[in-house]
Amino acid sequence: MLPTDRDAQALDNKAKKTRIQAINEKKIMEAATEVFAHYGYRGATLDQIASKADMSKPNLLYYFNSKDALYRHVLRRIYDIWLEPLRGLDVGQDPEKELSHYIDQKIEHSRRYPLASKVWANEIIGGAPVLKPLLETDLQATVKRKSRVLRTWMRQGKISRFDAEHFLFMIWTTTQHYADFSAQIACVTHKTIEDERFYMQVKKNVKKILLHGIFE
Amino acid sequence: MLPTDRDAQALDNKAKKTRIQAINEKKIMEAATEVFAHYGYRGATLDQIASKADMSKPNLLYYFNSKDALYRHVLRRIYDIWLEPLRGLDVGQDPEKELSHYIDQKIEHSRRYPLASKVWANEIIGGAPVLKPLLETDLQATVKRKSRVLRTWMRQGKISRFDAEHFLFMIWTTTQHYADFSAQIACVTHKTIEDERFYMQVKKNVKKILLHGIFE
DNA sequence: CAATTTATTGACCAAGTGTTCAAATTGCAG
DNA sequence: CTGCAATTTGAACACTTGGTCAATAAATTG
Repeated sequence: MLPTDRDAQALDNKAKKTRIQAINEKKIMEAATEVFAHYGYRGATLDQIASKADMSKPNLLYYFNSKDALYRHVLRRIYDIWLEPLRGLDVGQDPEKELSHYIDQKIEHSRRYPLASKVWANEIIGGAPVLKPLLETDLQATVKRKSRVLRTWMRQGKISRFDAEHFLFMIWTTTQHYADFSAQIACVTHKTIEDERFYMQVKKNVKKILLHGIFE
Repeated sequence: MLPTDRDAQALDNKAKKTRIQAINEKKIMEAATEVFAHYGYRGATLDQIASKADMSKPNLLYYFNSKDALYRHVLRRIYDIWLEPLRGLDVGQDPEKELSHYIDQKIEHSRRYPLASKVWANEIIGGAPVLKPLLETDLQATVKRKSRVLRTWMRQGKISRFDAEHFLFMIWTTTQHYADFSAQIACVTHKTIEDERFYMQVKKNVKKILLHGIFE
């Protein structure tokens, strides 16, 4: 089998995978996510990733042909995870219900995939060199579509008037904050989002403030 | 003069500095901030910093004895900048006025020191290995003090009841977001916070939503 | 001006970097 | 079991990394 075939196989999972392939690719992706989250693309090393995935560096490169290729795979996966909650947002009955649900989902994602959130943050802070093409097309289009949902609610007098895109940005940061800045939060509060009680508190407060502000 | 003396001189600026020292240390700090912002500590290289500061690597190391020392200097500087707006927050006449002012200042800081904000973000995402001692003492104490201010307003019935710390976190992220995630925002909106019109829009929307929510 | 301190650099080093490759080992279908 | 494909690895690679150092050049000072 030619290397290009293996490549394509790794890219789209339509192609059949060996049992070992599936296992090792998963191990590598997890290890890579961890290291990329902590150190960013440039700061991450294949040695560290290979070590965390419990295999030799050449073996890692047998599954992903280069550091860059591995990073792109990780980012691809993360992009889908990241965007998933937003896709569900739509004009329903009650804007409060819809938005509450969206915020809840985003916070849950921060809790469930904190490393993914950090990889994303690192990529964006570094200027989004890899993600940019996707953000400029797919994300931009999605944001436009979802902004229209918010403006519909405004026209119906269900919510007050503000800039829809800024509101979406604010939802993203406030929710991802609990993953990306967990170290800072831990320093100040000695709590993590993993803590059940704290998790509930976050959900309650973020929704309260984003939806109703502090002057009720 | 012993090297330890030069060290101390670089650390606290009480000691007199040569004209050249002042110029070069500033050049280095600026270059370092830029590179650390983009790549994080591990991803940054002294070669790149030296090149950006327009000097040789050994010459850079003449002013800062190690990459670590340089990084700590940069972070020190940034910490002071970062905390400055919060220090001013206090029980005044009007909570809306006080908080509006604080938010405005934070957004202005994001605009004026976007690289500093990114260095901070990278440090925190990476687990705050250097900043942690400072966050656990100084920042935690400050947050506690400022939370008391918010609770005073609650007791006076001037604002509704919520968790003060979470509200502070939300102010931090929403404002810093426009610096840290500028690449993402640019992809979606094709605008920067540097743009005057966009800057005003950010201030207006962030304050509107954080203070009054979207249901007015 | 000389003398002394401060500033600058080229050459160098050991360790670490991503990547290659041929050879060895393992897994598996017939 | 046999043979072929999939997997694994040690050794090696060219290059980059943070850091040292002795020598040199430039400022400063008396």
